Amino acid sequence: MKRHQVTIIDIAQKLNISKSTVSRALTGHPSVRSDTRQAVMELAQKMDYQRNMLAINLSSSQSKTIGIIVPEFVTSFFPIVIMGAQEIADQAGYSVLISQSNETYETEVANAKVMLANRVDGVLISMTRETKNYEHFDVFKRKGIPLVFFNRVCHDIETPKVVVDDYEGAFKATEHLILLGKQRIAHLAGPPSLYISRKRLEGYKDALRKHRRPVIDELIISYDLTLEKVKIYIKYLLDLSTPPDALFAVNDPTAIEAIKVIKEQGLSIPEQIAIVGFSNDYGSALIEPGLTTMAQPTREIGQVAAQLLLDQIHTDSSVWKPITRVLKTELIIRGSSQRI
Amino acid sequence: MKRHQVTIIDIAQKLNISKSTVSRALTGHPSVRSDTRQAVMELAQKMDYQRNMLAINLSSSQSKTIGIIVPEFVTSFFPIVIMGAQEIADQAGYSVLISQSNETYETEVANAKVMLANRVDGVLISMTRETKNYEHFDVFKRKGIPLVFFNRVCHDIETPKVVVDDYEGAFKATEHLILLGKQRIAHLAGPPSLYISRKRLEGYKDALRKHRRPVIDELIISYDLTLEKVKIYIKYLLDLSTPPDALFAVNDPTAIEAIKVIKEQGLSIPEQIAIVGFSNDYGSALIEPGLTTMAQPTREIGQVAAQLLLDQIHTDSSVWKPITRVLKTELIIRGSSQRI
DNA sequence: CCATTTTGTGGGAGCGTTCCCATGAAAATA
DNA sequence: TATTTTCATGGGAACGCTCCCACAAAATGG
Repeated sequence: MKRHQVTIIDIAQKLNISKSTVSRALTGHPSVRSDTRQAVMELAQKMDYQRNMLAINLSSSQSKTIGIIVPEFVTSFFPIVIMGAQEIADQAGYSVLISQSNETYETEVANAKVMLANRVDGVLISMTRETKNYEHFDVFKRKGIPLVFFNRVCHDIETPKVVVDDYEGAFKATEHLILLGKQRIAHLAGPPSLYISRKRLEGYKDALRKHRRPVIDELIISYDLTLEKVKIYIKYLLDLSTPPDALFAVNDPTAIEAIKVIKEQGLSIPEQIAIVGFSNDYGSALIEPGLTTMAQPTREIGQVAAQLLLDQIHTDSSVWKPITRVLKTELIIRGSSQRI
Repeated sequence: MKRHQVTIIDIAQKLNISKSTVSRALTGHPSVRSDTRQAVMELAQKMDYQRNMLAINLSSSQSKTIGIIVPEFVTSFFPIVIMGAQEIADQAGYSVLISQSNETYETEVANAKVMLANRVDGVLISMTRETKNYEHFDVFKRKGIPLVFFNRVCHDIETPKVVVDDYEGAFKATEHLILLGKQRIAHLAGPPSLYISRKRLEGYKDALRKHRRPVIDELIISYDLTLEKVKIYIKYLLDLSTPPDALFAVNDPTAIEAIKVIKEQGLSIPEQIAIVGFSNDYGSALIEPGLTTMAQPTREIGQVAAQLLLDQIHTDSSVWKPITRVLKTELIIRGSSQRI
C-alpha cells in the first residue's frame, strides 16, 4: 500500500555511512569531508531524494509556513495582497497556507483552528465583516504565534497592523467632490463593526465640516457590504425629495455596483451624480465612466504585512509589538467625477 | 526559547492514564470508556490543546494537504477556480497549499519542489504559458502523487484533466460573428505551446470553413499572452489594407485590452469591429461596451478538479486514470457584438 | 465454576529528521 | 615521543503522534 519514500537512511546505507553524516551533508554543515558530501549529493539526486518537510517540521517544531486568512477572493484586492505577501514569504523560504473565510465568522474560526493545527509560524489576517468576537485570535496570542492584521484590522487586540490612511483618503475623496462643486454628497458606508468603515465615515464628515457643509443624516447609509443591496440604497437616495448630486462609496465594488444601478436609472454620471470609490480595484478602470477612486498600494500592503510578520517570527519575544504601518492612498481621477 | 506545546502526554499525565488512551479518546476510537473519553475531552479543552498536524502527518506519512499551482492571480479566473477547489477540499478535511508560478517556468519547477517537500497528497495544476518541459511533473508520477491538470493542461503526460470544450466554444464564438454578418474575422490566439490555444484556433478555423469563408493567415496572430503586446497586434490588424471587421480573442483579458486599444483608435464597437472573448471574467461585464464571451463554469472547474484529485488520492492504485472531464461553455452576448 | 471471549488500557516501535554527545584518527603542539 | 587539539563521523534521543501487540479484568457460556 504505502509507497516507500527515499529517506536519508536509504542514502546512508548505500554509502555505508551514518544518517547523521548524510543529514549534515545535505544541510550544508561545515564538518563533512567534501568527497563525502559530493557522494551524498550525487546519490540523493540520482535517487530522487526529497527532504521530508513533515519530519523536519516536527523535529524543529516549526512549519516554515505562514497562514493567510482573507474574507474573499473575488474582487482583485485580496488576491493581489496575497501576491505581495507570497513574494516576501518565498524569499524567506516560507510556504503560504491560504484560506478564505467567505465573510463568515464561523468559517474564520474554523480556518484559525486549521492554522493552529498545522502549526503555522504566523498568520496574516483580514477579518470578515461579521467578526465581533476575538476569542479565536487570542488563542494565537496565548500560544505565542504572531498575528498581523491588514486592511480589516482588529483594534481590541494588541498586534501589528497594516492599514492605509482611511481617514485621510476618505477626507480627500470627499473634498474632491466638494471642490467639484457638488452640494449634496451621499456616503454609502460599510458596517460600523469594521474600523475602516468608521474611519472612512469620519473622514467624509470632517471634509464636509471643513468646507462648512452640513452633514446630512439621510445621505449617509451604512450597509453590510453585500452588493445585492446596493440597488436598494441607491434607489432610496435617488428618490429623496432632494437627491444627492454625488456619492462617496466605501469601496470600489460598491461604487461599481452603484454606477451600474445609476446608469440603469438613466441618470448621467458625473453630471447629475458624481461618484468616488476607494481601492482602485481591477474593474474601476474598465467600467464606463471610469471610476474615480482612492488607490491603495495593494501589493505593498501584502509585502509590508508579510515582512512585519516575519520580523515578529524572528524576534522571539513573546509580546507582540503593536506596530501600525499606515500606507498612503492616492486619488485617481477618472470619468465618474471629471469636470467636463 | 521554545515555548512548550500542550501534548497528549501532558493530558495523559494529569489524568494518570497512558498517551495511547488519550490518543484514542481524542480520535474517537470506539474502545474507550465513555467517562475516560469525557475527562480527556474536557481537559483538552481546558488546556487549549490543539492536535499537532505536523506529528500526525509524519506518523501517517500523509499531509492531508493538496497543492494548487496556478500561473497568476490577477484576473478573476484562477482565484475563482481556487475557491471552487477549496470548497471541496475543506469538506474532505484537506488543507490547500497555493502557489503561483507567475507565468514563469522556473518558478513552476520551484513550486513543484515545495509541494513535494511538503508531501502534499496531490496537486492541482494549470501550467504557465512557457512550460514545454514536463520533467517536474514526472517526478510526481514516479512518487505516486496524483496530479490533476485543469485549464492549461499537459497532453504529454497521462493524468486526469479538467477542461472546457475549447474547440466547440471557439467554434460557436466564431460562428456567432459570422452570423452577425462579419466578413473578415481576425483571431488573436495564444501560444501554440498551450493546448487550449491550439484547440481554440482549430475551432475558429473550422467555423470559418463550415460557412465557406476563407481562412486568412494575416488575420491570425499567435502571441504569448503578455497583455502589453496586444496594442501592437491590434494596430497591425487595423493597418491592414483591408482591416478585419471582427475579432475573436483567445481569452477575456486579451479581448478587454483589445477593446481599450480599439476605442483609443476611435473605431466603433461593434459597428466597425465586433469582439468576442473567452471566459467571462469579472471585467467583461464592466467594460463598455460589454464583452461578448464564451463563459466558462469557473468555480465548477475547481470543484471538479478537486473532486477528481481526491478520488485519485483515495483509490490507491499507482496508475493515474487519465479521465478527462470536459465542461460546457456558454455564449454570453453583450454589446461588443450586438446587432444594433 | 472454570474456560473463553470481550473490553479497556498500557507499552513501545515507528514516521524522517535534527542535533547533541561521544569516539577514534589525524594533525598540531609541546 | 607524548599530549592536546581538530576533524569527520557514528550513536541515539527527541519531536508528538498513531497503531499494533500484549495483558489484566470483566463478561459470557457451557
